[in-house]
Amino acid sequence: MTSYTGELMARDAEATRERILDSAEALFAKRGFEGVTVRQIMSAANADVALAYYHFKSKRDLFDAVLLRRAKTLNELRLRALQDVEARHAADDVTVEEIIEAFTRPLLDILENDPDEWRDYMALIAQINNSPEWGGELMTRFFDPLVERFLDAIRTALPGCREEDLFWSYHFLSGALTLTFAETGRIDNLSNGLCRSSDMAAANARMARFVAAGFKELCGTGNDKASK
Amino acid sequence: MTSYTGELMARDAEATRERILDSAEALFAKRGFEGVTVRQIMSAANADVALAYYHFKSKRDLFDAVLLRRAKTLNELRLRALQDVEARHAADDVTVEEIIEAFTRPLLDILENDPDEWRDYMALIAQINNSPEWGGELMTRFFDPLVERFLDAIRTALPGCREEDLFWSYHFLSGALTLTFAETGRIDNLSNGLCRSSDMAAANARMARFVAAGFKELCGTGNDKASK
DNA sequence: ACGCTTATTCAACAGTTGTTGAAATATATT
DNA sequence: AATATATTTCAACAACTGTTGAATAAGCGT
Repeated sequence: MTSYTGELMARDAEATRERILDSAEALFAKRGFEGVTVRQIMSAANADVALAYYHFKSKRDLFDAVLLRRAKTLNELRLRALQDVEARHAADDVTVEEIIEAFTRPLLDILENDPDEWRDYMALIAQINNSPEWGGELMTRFFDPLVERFLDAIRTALPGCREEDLFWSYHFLSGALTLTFAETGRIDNLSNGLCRSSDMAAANARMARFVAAGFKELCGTGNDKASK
Repeated sequence: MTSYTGELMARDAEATRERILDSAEALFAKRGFEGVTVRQIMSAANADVALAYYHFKSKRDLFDAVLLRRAKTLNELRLRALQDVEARHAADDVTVEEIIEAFTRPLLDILENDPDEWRDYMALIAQINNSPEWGGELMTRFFDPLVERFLDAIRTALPGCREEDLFWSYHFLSGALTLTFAETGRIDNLSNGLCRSSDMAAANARMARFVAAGFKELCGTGNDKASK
């Protein structure tokens, strides 16, 4: 307090902002928005309480900032994956599996390769997606443009698909994907340790196949280029 | 306070207990465990704060009581549906669709036919399932026996299925099903009103088909009796 | 009418909540 | 070096948190 070497203190405002976001992300993911106090966040970030209100102007705005920080990266990653798939084929020759893979794999990959950085954020998204209070609005706000783009790709791959079937299929995909993010340990309990929530390689190997089969069953009209 | 006709006051202790559970269920479903105060619950139930601690001994125990109240009904309903299916066929002649339907339809049916009674509870389950703090333990505690039973039925229908594939398939089913319970309004936004979160008939018509296709894709070995 | 158990009310507790204003320090600009 | 601006600390606020003990009322077997 009185004298320090300077190592512990943050010299850079941007650095403390990020430190606050990190702590907030971890705590919000674990206990939800209301389950966490600003003091807990700031104590974990080794910073004064008032700094939360200086850098972000309220607890709610800090929450939004946490969500926003990584959403851009995620959307770019998925968009690129989708474009890569489309670049590899003629427009009407892309399979459903490939499109779904472009939608799910970037997320599961990032969790598999850099879990410490992304695990909390993904778990947070899972909770929000299933919350009646925020699920509708926040998910729409942060991820809608990409989802529209993704649905368009499916429409070309499954030309005769009815719109209702398409939206409900996406809904099921969304539920399966986000529960996988949540890493609740439920599958560990159920399988007596045979499967692990954190095993994103295992999820990756199965998610797209499972979901694509559902899409083709519901939306497939028989003229799907992928089903020979 | 001083004199009343007796109409408004609860004469029966069991009735107030239920009223507290009703209010708690609605509020927990909307804002989560930490997002609700005991005072809000008791005010909605038109009862004194201290009564919460008389009938249930803590906020946490009240939460558990809310979960437990309807879990039994749900498990019985689903078990009976599964037994009905098995009674209609020889043991090795049950299709995957029928089993999954026995698992999902009772829940969606109850939401379709008696939404006011069940909507909040289902939304609460959805949130718990996706919460890292509660998801693993609570879901296991309340629903595991039935899930084991259900997985056994699938094992007979898809004899060569690898255990890992089975558990992950169930995991995807669980995510799709609970997000549908959550009724977040997301699909309303995404589809511009074409689909509605509350339309359980629409969900019912698609859920089992979608999920069964995934199961067969992942777990099917070609000797599935259902796939001709 | 009596006492006994059950149910409900009232008032309070110690600690915590999100948030803010003013003071102190660090950094950048001149 | 002096000044202006951006960042950080400190102390406090009114309101609210889960929970409890004691007092009151109701229901009931005798």
